[in-house]
Amino acid sequence: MSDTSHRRERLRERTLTEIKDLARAQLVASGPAGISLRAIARDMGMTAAALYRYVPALDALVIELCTDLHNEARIACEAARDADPDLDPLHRLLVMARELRRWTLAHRPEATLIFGPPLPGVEQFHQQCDDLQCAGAQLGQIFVEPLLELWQAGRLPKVPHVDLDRLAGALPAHGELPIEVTAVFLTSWIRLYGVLAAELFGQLTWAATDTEPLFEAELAAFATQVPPAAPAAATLEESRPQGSPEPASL
Amino acid sequence: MSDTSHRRERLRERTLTEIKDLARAQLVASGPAGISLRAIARDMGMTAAALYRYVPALDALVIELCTDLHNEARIACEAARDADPDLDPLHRLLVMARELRRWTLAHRPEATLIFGPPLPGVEQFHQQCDDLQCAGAQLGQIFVEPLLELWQAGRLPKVPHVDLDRLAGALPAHGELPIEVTAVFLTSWIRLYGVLAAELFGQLTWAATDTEPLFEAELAAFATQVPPAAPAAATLEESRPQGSPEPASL
DNA sequence: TCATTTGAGTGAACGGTGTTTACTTTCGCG
DNA sequence: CGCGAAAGTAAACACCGTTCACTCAAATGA
Repeated sequence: MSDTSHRRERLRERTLTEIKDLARAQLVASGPAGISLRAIARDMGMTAAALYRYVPALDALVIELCTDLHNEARIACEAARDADPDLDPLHRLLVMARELRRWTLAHRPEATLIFGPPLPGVEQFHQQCDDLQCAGAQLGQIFVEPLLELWQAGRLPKVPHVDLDRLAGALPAHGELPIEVTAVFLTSWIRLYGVLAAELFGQLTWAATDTEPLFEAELAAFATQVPPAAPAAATLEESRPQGSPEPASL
Repeated sequence: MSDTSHRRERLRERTLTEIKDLARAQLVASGPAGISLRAIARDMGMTAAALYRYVPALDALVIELCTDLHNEARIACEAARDADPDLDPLHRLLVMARELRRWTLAHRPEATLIFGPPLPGVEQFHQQCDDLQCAGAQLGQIFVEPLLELWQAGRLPKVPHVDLDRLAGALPAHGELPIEVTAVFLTSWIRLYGVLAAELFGQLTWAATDTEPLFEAELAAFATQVPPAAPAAATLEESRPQGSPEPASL
């Protein structure tokens, strides 16, 4: 009994992934608005109505696609982070940010879907995201971890301009994080998002054709605000003069 | 002849503005994807086909709407800037940035249209924008002017992390601007855009509910990088000690 | 083994969209 | 007044998401 029902389950799952694969192909080919149930069904040799056995509506399919794309971007960043296991927390952040940019520009339609304005029905997805399990939050979360390490090492950059009291009153549940870490994460994440979104949405085409210098400048601006690793710490780095903190190279 | 033909012209123009007004109403009510020629025609008591006497296609209508919205946002910023004629260039920038945020959050669907990813057919609009006459460039341009004044006063912030040589090679025609001014504008514009877009597109809903502290922090971070007005300059400001430059208040 | 239930898939329909084409009406101008 | 251009209409084409009634095969239980 379970044997045969498992068979059906696998078949069903295979069909569902085929649907999602075709949806993504349409996304890549025609952008977020080009995803069409009828076209998917056509490609599968099926009727559009049959797809409703697998997906409650087009919105839900797009939301699922969003989740998959968030995870894909996160996994790409994690892979880049883990490629060199000897990385400083700061350099892990830099490597991950560069990988996120690479992924974004290599997957423009997909990135438009997850970084752009919520389509009707996708707003619901973003509301779902105050749950930490959500894929969107997880993508942000992997950038929090190195910041937390920097904080533990006393190397967290200062954010003298953020009203920490007011910000603390505007945070959702996950309050286990030190407020300074949250503040640094949010300001840095916004800047990273800004340079990526501006690039992705063509907001700078009238002003600059090559935006990589601006991206790298943003990274460098962050890096120079991170104090170097303490000389007395349990690392192998040689000590540096106290006067000119000269941060680590990029 | 010209009298009556003017009459027809005016009628035609009146109909066209009615079309655009209804398009905007739909934009406000249902978002960018909710703009529909058939619905506009329905509201006007006309057939959809009749609209093609006034607009070549839906895309073109959306593009015109984009231009109008860019101009509206720019005019709002200019009005805020000109409300107090005694403003320092730095404070003009701050006032304009705050007004742009206010306009954005007060007109979310409209802002989504001009700051979000180009819809199919709107890409053409952004390509059109390397022409300086374009409304999008003009919106950016009003932020360039105060920066140019700061530069002339020797108060331009440093952007030590931007590769000026590479950036200079990636700029469109308008090269009459000093490269340092361009670099400061681009980095600041990107940061402003980032905080607005992140807020607008709900990218932070999982992390923070009140994003104004982050916006104000971005403004303060910029302001503190602007040196105070030179004491010897032809202003009425009292001189400041050289050691601690203590920038002007926000 | 046979009957039954479950699930997948179909076909048609409803209401919506942008766009084109041919036709009609209206209205200003000479 | 009559002509011609402009405005508007009706119908059609090709899409879209979604629903409903229906068929058919396969898995299940007695």
